[in-house]
Amino acid sequence: MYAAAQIQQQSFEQAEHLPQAQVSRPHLVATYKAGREIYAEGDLNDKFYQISAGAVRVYRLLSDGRRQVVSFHLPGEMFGFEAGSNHSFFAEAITETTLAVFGRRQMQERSRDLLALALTGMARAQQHLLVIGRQCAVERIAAFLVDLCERQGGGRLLRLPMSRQDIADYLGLTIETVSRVVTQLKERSVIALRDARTIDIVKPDALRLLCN
Amino acid sequence: MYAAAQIQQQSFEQAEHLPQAQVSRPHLVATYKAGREIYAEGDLNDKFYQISAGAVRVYRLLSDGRRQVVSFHLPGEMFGFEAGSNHSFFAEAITETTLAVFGRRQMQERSRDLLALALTGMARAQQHLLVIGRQCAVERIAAFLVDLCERQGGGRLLRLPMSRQDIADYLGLTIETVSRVVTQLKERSVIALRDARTIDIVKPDALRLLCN
DNA sequence: CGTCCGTTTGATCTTACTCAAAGGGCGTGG
DNA sequence: CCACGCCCTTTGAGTAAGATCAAACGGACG
Repeated sequence: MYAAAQIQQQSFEQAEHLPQAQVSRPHLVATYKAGREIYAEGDLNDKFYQISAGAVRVYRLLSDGRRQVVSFHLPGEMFGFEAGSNHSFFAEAITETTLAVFGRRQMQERSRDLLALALTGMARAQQHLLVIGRQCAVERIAAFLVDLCERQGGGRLLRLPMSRQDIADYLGLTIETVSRVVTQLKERSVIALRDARTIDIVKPDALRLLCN
Repeated sequence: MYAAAQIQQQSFEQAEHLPQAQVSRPHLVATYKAGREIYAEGDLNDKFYQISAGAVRVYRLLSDGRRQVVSFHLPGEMFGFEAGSNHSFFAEAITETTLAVFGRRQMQERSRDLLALALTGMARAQQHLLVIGRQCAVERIAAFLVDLCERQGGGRLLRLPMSRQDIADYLGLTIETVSRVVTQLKERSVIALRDARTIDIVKPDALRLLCN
């Protein structure tokens, strides 16, 4: 499923504080360097994960290399449960990431919680569908920023762990379009950039309006 | 949740044969005329449904009227379970539709099955995301036809219960683009139209290739 | 200091959208 | 039984949003 070189096993006690309650004792805690694969399409689907630190992208590829990022996951959030016995998606650490890994036993013990998690996963995917299917580039970026901001606690300063390419592949746009829209929002003073990955939300209400 | 005028209650025994095993005894069986609302955004989310006959669309609206159809449901399929205590979506009968309705008690009894259903719902939504986010119009239509065909049992003759507008709103296209692509597939002899709603899949392999 | 990688900006092109109008099937009413 | 109207679908012409291709910028790091 993953090369031993990719992870450092750590004792459970070293896990950092988690913003969201843990569902159960983790099987193990593992750390992945930026860009490392957590699982691949076809891998056995017998674990689920909660992020202690870092960020994760879950995506799928077309045969010609086009990529669709279906979700990003931030500290406290869970991911990795899918239908079927094998994964349909890839999961990678975006930045250096520490995960609590839960195994099959915990899945069975907590199927009730997993139901809630699966339902919110479905809701997220369906909300995402509306954004990608029916909103223009500015609306997509605005919705993305608002969503990320809320998931980071709602402050004005937004730290993006992912690249422009990741954002583009999440929103069904190109990297150039993402960049141009961000520039446009900056010129309209809706946001300000400290650097490319750090966004200051100057007018939160204006941004929310842009989501439609 | 729905007006009494919209449904005819029927005894359980009148339910037609279901292509897929029922999860439990239904609370009641109801019939909806074409276009009738099954539930609306904001309605209490305390039931789930299995289709005995007909077809259902589940969708969401933006404030300016843009619509995203999130899923279509065919006989044997289940729908209606969502995260949260209230619906985020609308569900409507596309054609005259008969549903088995399950209540809160059955939901609790069968939370294990609901987990599987929620997971496949999430998988479907995420697959849909790839199609809408990263595929061109022809690929979207091809994927739609292949998916629908497989869900109808895989025969060559495909009956579309939904309008071109429904398909457009499902695939994130306009009605004109859907019509043009269908015409193009017809001209390439990949499909043939008996009438606008009845498609003969002449070259299933070619159609599958177009999905990428 | 120079290279590398991610990001931004510019010019042009293409796909799908918009606006418009013409079929075509079906039900209703004369 | 036919005519009319309605709704869904198709087709056409022009447009616009975002993609593509290309190059410059800028910060990090060796």
